[in-house]
Amino acid sequence: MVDPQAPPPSLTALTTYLLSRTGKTARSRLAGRFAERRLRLWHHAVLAALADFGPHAQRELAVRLAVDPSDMAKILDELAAADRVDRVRDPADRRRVTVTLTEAGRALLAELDAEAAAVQDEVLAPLDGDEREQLNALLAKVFAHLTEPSEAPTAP
Amino acid sequence: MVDPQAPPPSLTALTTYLLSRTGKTARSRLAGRFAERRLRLWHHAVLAALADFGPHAQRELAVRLAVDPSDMAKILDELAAADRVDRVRDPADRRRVTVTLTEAGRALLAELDAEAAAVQDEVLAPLDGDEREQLNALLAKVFAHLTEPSEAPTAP
DNA sequence: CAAATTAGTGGGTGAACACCCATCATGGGT
DNA sequence: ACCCATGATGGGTGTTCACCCACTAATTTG
Repeated sequence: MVDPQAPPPSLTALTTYLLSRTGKTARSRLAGRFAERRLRLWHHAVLAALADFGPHAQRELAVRLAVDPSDMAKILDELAAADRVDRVRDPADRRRVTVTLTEAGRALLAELDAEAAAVQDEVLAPLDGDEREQLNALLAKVFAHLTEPSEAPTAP
Repeated sequence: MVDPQAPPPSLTALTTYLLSRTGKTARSRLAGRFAERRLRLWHHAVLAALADFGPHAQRELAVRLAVDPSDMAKILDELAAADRVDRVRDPADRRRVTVTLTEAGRALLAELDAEAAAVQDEVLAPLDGDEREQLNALLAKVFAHLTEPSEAPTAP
Protein backbone atom coordinates (compact mmCIF):
# COMPACT_ATOMS: atom_id res chain seq x y z
CA MET A 1 0.00 0.00 0.00
CA VAL A 2 1.90 2.99 -1.30
CA ASP A 3 0.89 6.48 -0.37
CA PRO A 4 -0.51 8.06 -3.51
CA GLN A 5 0.22 11.46 -2.02
CA ALA A 6 3.92 10.84 -1.71
CA PRO A 7 5.93 13.44 -3.61
CA PRO A 8 8.56 12.23 -6.10
CA PRO A 9 11.69 10.93 -4.32
CA SER A 10 13.91 12.86 -6.70
CA LEU A 11 12.37 16.01 -5.24
CA THR A 12 12.40 14.97 -1.60
CA ALA A 13 16.06 14.14 -2.05
CA LEU A 14 16.73 17.84 -2.62
CA THR A 15 17.49 19.68 0.58
CA THR A 16 16.21 22.88 -0.94
CA TYR A 17 12.92 21.20 -1.73
CA LEU A 18 12.52 20.12 1.89
CA LEU A 19 13.58 23.57 2.97
CA SER A 20 11.01 25.20 0.78
CA ARG A 21 8.19 22.86 1.74
CA THR A 22 8.76 22.86 5.48
CA GLY A 23 9.36 26.59 5.47
CA LYS A 24 6.13 27.13 3.62
CA THR A 25 4.02 25.12 5.99
CA ALA A 26 5.62 26.74 9.02
CA ARG A 27 4.92 30.11 7.52
CA SER A 28 1.35 29.36 6.59
CA ARG A 29 0.51 27.76 9.92
CA LEU A 30 1.66 30.81 11.77
CA ALA A 31 -0.07 33.08 9.30
CA GLY A 32 -3.24 31.13 9.94
CA ARG A 33 -3.04 31.72 13.66
CA PHE A 34 -2.32 35.39 13.17
CA ALA A 35 -5.22 35.68 10.79
CA GLU A 36 -7.60 34.75 13.61
CA ARG A 37 -6.49 38.00 15.22
CA ARG A 38 -6.75 39.91 11.96
CA LEU A 39 -2.99 40.17 11.89
CA ARG A 40 -0.34 39.20 9.39
CA LEU A 41 3.26 38.16 9.78
CA TRP A 42 4.49 41.66 9.12
CA HIS A 43 2.75 42.91 12.21
CA HIS A 44 4.78 40.50 14.25
CA ALA A 45 7.99 41.48 12.50
CA VAL A 46 7.37 45.16 13.12
CA LEU A 47 6.60 44.67 16.78
CA ALA A 48 9.68 42.49 17.15
CA ALA A 49 11.87 45.07 15.48
CA LEU A 50 10.59 47.78 17.79
CA ALA A 51 11.14 45.62 20.84
CA ASP A 52 14.64 44.60 19.76
CA PHE A 53 15.93 47.92 18.54
CA GLY A 54 13.77 50.48 20.26
CA PRO A 55 11.90 53.36 18.62
CA HIS A 56 12.49 53.84 14.91
CA ALA A 57 11.82 56.44 12.34
CA GLN A 58 9.19 54.92 10.12
CA ARG A 59 11.46 54.84 7.11
CA GLU A 60 14.20 53.09 9.04
CA LEU A 61 11.72 50.42 9.99
CA ALA A 62 10.83 49.95 6.36
CA VAL A 63 14.47 49.69 5.33
CA ARG A 64 15.33 47.31 8.11
CA LEU A 65 12.50 44.94 7.31
CA ALA A 66 12.90 45.40 3.56
CA VAL A 67 9.31 46.50 3.13
CA ASP A 68 8.09 49.19 0.79
CA PRO A 69 7.64 52.42 2.79
CA SER A 70 4.13 52.69 1.51
CA ASP A 71 3.29 49.23 2.80
CA MET A 72 4.91 50.03 6.12
CA ALA A 73 2.57 52.99 6.49
CA LYS A 74 -0.41 50.65 6.10
CA ILE A 75 0.92 48.13 8.59
CA LEU A 76 1.50 50.87 11.13
CA ASP A 77 -1.95 52.25 10.47
CA GLU A 78 -3.39 48.98 11.66
CA LEU A 79 -1.10 48.65 14.65
CA ALA A 80 -1.71 52.24 15.68
CA ALA A 81 -5.47 51.83 15.35
CA ALA A 82 -5.24 49.07 17.96
CA ASP A 83 -2.90 51.17 20.12
CA ARG A 84 -0.04 48.73 19.71
CA VAL A 85 2.32 51.49 18.61
CA ASP A 86 2.57 55.23 19.02
CA ARG A 87 3.38 57.43 16.07
CA VAL A 88 4.70 60.86 17.00
CA ARG A 89 6.21 63.50 14.75
CA ASP A 90 9.86 64.07 15.45
CA PRO A 91 10.04 67.70 16.65
CA ALA A 92 13.60 68.00 15.31
CA ASP A 93 12.57 66.96 11.80
CA ARG A 94 8.86 67.24 11.42
CA ARG A 95 8.77 65.06 8.34
CA ARG A 96 9.84 62.10 10.38
CA VAL A 97 7.52 60.00 12.47
CA THR A 98 8.98 58.13 15.39
CA VAL A 99 7.32 54.81 16.06
CA THR A 100 7.28 53.46 19.58
CA LEU A 101 5.96 50.26 21.08
CA THR A 102 3.15 50.79 23.58
CA GLU A 103 2.54 48.60 26.58
CA ALA A 104 -0.35 46.99 24.72
CA GLY A 105 2.00 46.43 21.82
CA ARG A 106 4.48 44.72 24.08
CA ALA A 107 1.72 42.53 25.42
CA LEU A 108 0.56 41.62 21.93
CA LEU A 109 4.13 40.84 20.92
CA ALA A 110 4.41 38.44 23.83
CA GLU A 111 1.28 36.65 22.65
CA LEU A 112 2.48 36.46 19.09
CA ASP A 113 5.84 35.19 20.22
CA ALA A 114 4.01 32.48 22.12
CA GLU A 115 2.06 31.53 19.00
CA ALA A 116 5.27 31.37 17.02
CA ALA A 117 6.84 29.17 19.64
CA ALA A 118 3.80 26.91 19.61
CA VAL A 119 3.91 26.52 15.85
CA GLN A 120 7.62 25.85 16.04
CA ASP A 121 6.92 23.11 18.54
CA GLU A 122 4.40 21.58 16.19
CA VAL A 123 6.68 21.72 13.22
CA LEU A 124 9.81 20.53 14.95
CA ALA A 125 7.94 17.91 16.95
CA PRO A 126 9.96 14.92 15.68
CA LEU A 127 13.27 16.49 16.72
CA ASP A 128 14.75 16.29 20.19
CA GLY A 129 16.52 19.16 21.87
CA ASP A 130 19.92 18.40 20.41
CA GLU A 131 18.58 18.05 16.91
CA ARG A 132 16.71 21.32 17.17
CA GLU A 133 19.89 23.08 18.15
CA GLN A 134 21.74 21.49 15.27
CA LEU A 135 19.03 22.48 12.83
CA ASN A 136 18.95 26.01 14.13
CA ALA A 137 22.71 26.34 13.90
CA LEU A 138 22.81 25.03 10.34
CA LEU A 139 19.99 27.27 9.22
CA ALA A 140 21.57 30.26 10.92
CA LYS A 141 24.73 29.66 8.90
CA VAL A 142 22.81 29.41 5.67
CA PHE A 143 20.69 32.43 6.46
CA ALA A 144 23.68 34.56 7.37
CA HIS A 145 25.26 33.67 4.06
CA LEU A 146 22.11 34.50 2.13
CA THR A 147 21.72 37.90 3.74
CA GLU A 148 25.36 38.85 3.18
CA PRO A 149 25.90 37.94 -0.45
CA SER A 150 28.46 40.56 -1.47
CA GLU A 151 31.54 40.29 0.71
CA ALA A 152 33.60 43.22 -0.46
CA PRO A 153 37.33 43.09 0.42
CA THR A 154 37.94 45.08 3.58
CA ALA A 155 39.83 47.91 1.89
CA PRO A 156 42.51 49.26 -0.44
CA MET B 1 28.54 50.23 12.20
CA VAL B 2 25.45 48.10 12.48
CA ASP B 3 23.75 46.65 9.45
CA PRO B 4 20.50 48.56 9.11
CA GLN B 5 19.11 45.65 7.11
CA ALA B 6 19.57 43.16 9.92
CA PRO B 7 16.28 41.51 10.89
CA PRO B 8 15.26 41.53 14.55
CA PRO B 9 17.23 38.98 16.60
CA SER B 10 14.07 37.77 18.26
CA LEU B 11 12.95 36.62 14.83
CA THR B 12 16.23 35.16 13.65
CA ALA B 13 16.29 33.19 16.89
CA LEU B 14 13.22 31.30 15.68
CA THR B 15 14.12 28.21 13.73
CA THR B 16 10.85 28.42 11.85
CA TYR B 17 11.67 31.95 10.81
CA LEU B 18 15.00 30.84 9.38
CA LEU B 19 13.25 27.91 7.77
CA SER B 20 10.70 30.12 6.15
CA ARG B 21 13.20 32.72 4.95
CA THR B 22 15.79 30.34 3.57
CA GLY B 23 13.10 28.18 2.01
CA LYS B 24 11.58 31.18 0.36
CA THR B 25 14.80 32.38 -1.20
CA ALA B 26 15.68 28.88 -2.37
CA ARG B 27 12.28 28.58 -3.94
CA SER B 28 12.35 31.95 -5.60
CA ARG B 29 15.87 31.57 -6.93
CA LEU B 30 14.94 28.34 -8.63
CA ALA B 31 11.69 29.80 -9.86
CA GLY B 32 13.69 32.64 -11.35
CA ARG B 33 15.89 30.27 -13.30
CA PHE B 34 12.92 28.31 -14.50
CA ALA B 35 11.17 31.48 -15.56
CA GLU B 36 13.95 32.14 -18.07
CA ARG B 37 12.75 28.98 -19.78
CA ARG B 38 9.11 30.00 -19.42
CA LEU B 39 8.68 27.22 -16.90
CA ARG B 40 7.43 27.10 -13.35
CA LEU B 41 8.25 24.83 -10.45
CA TRP B 42 5.23 22.66 -11.16
CA HIS B 43 6.64 21.69 -14.51
CA HIS B 44 9.67 20.31 -12.76
CA ALA B 45 7.56 18.49 -10.21
CA VAL B 46 5.44 16.87 -12.89
CA LEU B 47 8.42 15.72 -14.92
CA ALA B 48 10.05 14.37 -11.77
CA ALA B 49 6.92 12.47 -10.80
CA LEU B 50 6.71 10.90 -14.25
CA ALA B 51 10.36 9.92 -14.16
CA ASP B 52 10.12 8.50 -10.65
CA PHE B 53 6.84 6.65 -10.94
CA GLY B 54 6.38 6.08 -14.63
CA PRO B 55 3.29 6.94 -16.68
CA HIS B 56 0.31 8.23 -14.76
CA ALA B 57 -3.31 8.81 -15.38
CA GLN B 58 -3.66 12.53 -15.35
CA ARG B 59 -5.85 12.55 -12.28
CA GLU B 60 -3.40 10.43 -10.35
CA LEU B 61 -0.73 12.95 -11.14
CA ALA B 62 -2.92 15.71 -9.80
CA VAL B 63 -3.67 13.78 -6.60
CA ARG B 64 -0.05 12.84 -6.05
CA LEU B 65 1.20 16.37 -6.41
CA ALA B 66 -1.80 17.85 -4.62
CA VAL B 67 -2.69 20.09 -7.50
CA ASP B 68 -6.17 20.91 -8.66
CA PRO B 69 -7.00 18.65 -11.63
CA SER B 70 -7.91 21.68 -13.66
CA ASP B 71 -4.53 23.25 -13.03
CA MET B 72 -2.81 20.00 -13.88
CA ALA B 73 -4.51 20.08 -17.26
CA LYS B 74 -3.01 23.49 -17.92
CA ILE B 75 0.47 22.44 -16.83
CA LEU B 76 0.32 19.41 -19.09
CA ASP B 77 -0.94 21.56 -21.95
CA GLU B 78 2.28 23.50 -21.77
CA LEU B 79 4.51 20.45 -21.41
CA ALA B 80 2.75 18.67 -24.25
CA ALA B 81 3.01 21.71 -26.49
CA ALA B 82 6.79 21.49 -26.12
CA ASP B 83 6.72 17.72 -26.62
CA ARG B 84 7.99 17.03 -23.13
CA VAL B 85 5.14 14.63 -22.41
CA ASP B 86 2.77 12.47 -24.40
CA ARG B 87 -0.90 12.44 -23.59
CA VAL B 88 -2.75 9.42 -24.93
CA ARG B 89 -6.28 8.32 -24.20
CA ASP B 90 -6.36 5.08 -22.29
CA PRO B 91 -8.06 2.62 -24.67
CA ALA B 92 -9.41 0.63 -21.74
CA ASP B 93 -11.10 3.68 -20.24
CA ARG B 94 -11.34 6.41 -22.77
CA ARG B 95 -12.03 9.08 -20.19
CA ARG B 96 -8.57 8.64 -18.80
CA VAL B 97 -5.49 10.19 -20.31
CA THR B 98 -2.19 8.48 -19.70
CA VAL B 99 0.71 10.87 -19.43
CA THR B 100 4.15 9.67 -20.43
CA LEU B 101 7.55 11.31 -20.37
CA THR B 102 9.09 11.76 -23.80
CA GLU B 103 12.79 11.65 -24.52
CA ALA B 104 12.77 15.42 -24.81
CA GLY B 105 10.99 15.52 -21.48
CA ARG B 106 13.66 13.38 -19.91
CA ALA B 107 16.31 15.68 -21.32
CA LEU B 108 14.53 18.75 -19.98
CA LEU B 109 14.18 17.12 -16.59
CA ALA B 110 17.93 16.51 -16.50
CA GLU B 111 18.53 20.19 -17.18
CA LEU B 112 16.06 21.30 -14.53
CA ASP B 113 17.60 18.90 -12.03
CA ALA B 114 20.94 20.48 -12.78
CA GLU B 115 19.53 23.93 -12.17
CA ALA B 116 18.05 22.76 -8.89
CA ALA B 117 21.39 21.30 -7.87
CA ALA B 118 23.12 24.53 -8.78
CA VAL B 119 20.74 26.61 -6.70
CA GLN B 120 21.15 24.18 -3.85
CA ASP B 121 24.89 24.64 -4.07
CA GLU B 122 24.46 28.39 -3.90
CA VAL B 123 22.14 28.26 -0.95
CA LEU B 124 24.05 25.68 1.04
CA ALA B 125 27.41 27.18 0.16
CA PRO B 126 28.52 27.80 3.76
CA LEU B 127 27.94 24.17 4.76
CA ASP B 128 30.44 21.39 4.26
CA GLY B 129 29.48 17.89 3.18
CA ASP B 130 28.81 16.59 6.66
CA GLU B 131 26.68 19.55 7.57
CA ARG B 132 24.65 19.23 4.41
CA GLU B 133 23.90 15.64 5.24
CA GLN B 134 22.89 16.58 8.75
CA LEU B 135 20.64 19.33 7.49
CA ASN B 136 19.04 17.05 4.95
CA ALA B 137 18.43 14.35 7.53
CA LEU B 138 16.87 16.77 9.98
CA LEU B 139 14.63 18.32 7.36
CA ALA B 140 13.61 14.92 6.08
CA LYS B 141 12.46 14.01 9.58
CA VAL B 142 10.47 17.20 9.90
CA PHE B 143 9.01 16.88 6.43
CA ALA B 144 7.95 13.28 6.99
CA HIS B 145 6.17 14.34 10.14
CA LEU B 146 4.41 17.20 8.41
CA THR B 147 3.14 15.06 5.57
CA GLU B 148 1.81 12.37 7.92
CA PRO B 149 -0.10 14.47 10.38
CA SER B 150 -2.99 12.20 11.40
CA GLU B 151 -1.68 8.97 12.79
CA ALA B 152 -4.93 7.10 13.36
CA PRO B 153 -4.78 4.15 15.71
CA THR B 154 -4.53 0.98 13.68
CA ALA B 155 -7.96 -0.37 14.69
CA PRO B 156 -10.98 -0.32 17.02
C1' DC C 1 14.65 82.54 -1.66
C1' DA C 2 14.32 78.95 -5.21
C1' DA C 3 15.20 74.27 -6.27
C1' DA C 4 16.04 69.81 -5.19
C1' DT C 5 15.51 66.10 -1.73
C1' DT C 6 13.36 63.35 1.77
C1' DA C 7 9.39 61.31 4.77
C1' DG C 8 5.04 59.69 4.85
C1' DT C 9 0.58 58.57 2.64
C1' DG C 10 -3.07 56.99 -0.63
C1' DG C 11 -4.14 54.61 -4.46
C1' DG C 12 -3.64 51.58 -7.90
C1' DT C 13 -1.47 47.64 -10.78
C1' DG C 14 -0.10 43.14 -12.05
C1' DA C 15 1.69 38.59 -11.21
C1' DA C 16 1.12 34.23 -8.81
C1' DC C 17 -1.76 31.20 -6.72
C1' DA C 18 -5.21 28.22 -5.09
C1' DC C 19 -9.95 27.22 -5.85
C1' DC C 20 -14.29 26.42 -7.72
C1' DC C 21 -17.90 25.61 -11.23
C1' DA C 22 -20.01 24.24 -15.65
C1' DT C 23 -19.44 21.32 -19.44
C1' DC C 24 -18.58 17.28 -22.15
C1' DA C 25 -17.38 12.66 -22.92
C1' DT C 26 -17.22 8.25 -21.07
C1' DG C 27 -18.13 4.28 -18.08
C1' DG C 28 -20.50 1.50 -14.66
C1' DG C 29 -24.55 -0.09 -12.27
C1' DT C 30 -29.38 -1.29 -12.10
C1' DA D 1 -31.75 1.98 -21.93
C1' DC D 2 -31.27 5.24 -18.08
C1' DC D 3 -29.08 7.50 -14.36
C1' DC D 4 -25.26 8.62 -11.79
C1' DA D 5 -20.27 8.91 -11.06
C1' DT D 6 -15.81 10.01 -12.98
C1' DG D 7 -11.92 12.17 -15.90
C1' DA D 8 -10.51 16.05 -18.40
C1' DT D 9 -10.99 20.76 -19.67
C1' DG D 10 -12.06 25.78 -20.02
C1' DG D 11 -13.19 29.56 -17.75
C1' DG D 12 -13.56 32.39 -14.11
C1' DT D 13 -12.90 34.23 -9.02
C1' DG D 14 -10.76 35.98 -4.92
C1' DT D 15 -6.63 36.64 -2.27
C1' DT D 16 -2.15 37.72 -1.36
C1' DC D 17 1.81 40.11 -2.33
C1' DA D 18 5.30 43.09 -3.93
C1' DC D 19 5.81 47.04 -6.36
C1' DC D 20 5.25 51.62 -8.23
C1' DC D 21 3.50 56.40 -8.91
C1' DA D 22 1.58 60.76 -7.50
C1' DC D 23 0.94 64.00 -3.97
C1' DT D 24 1.78 66.73 0.28
C1' DA D 25 4.58 68.52 3.85
C1' DA D 26 8.98 69.58 5.53
C1' DT D 27 13.89 70.19 5.15
C1' DT D 28 18.29 71.01 3.00
C1' DT D 29 21.21 72.94 -0.56
C1' DG D 30 23.00 76.29 -3.74
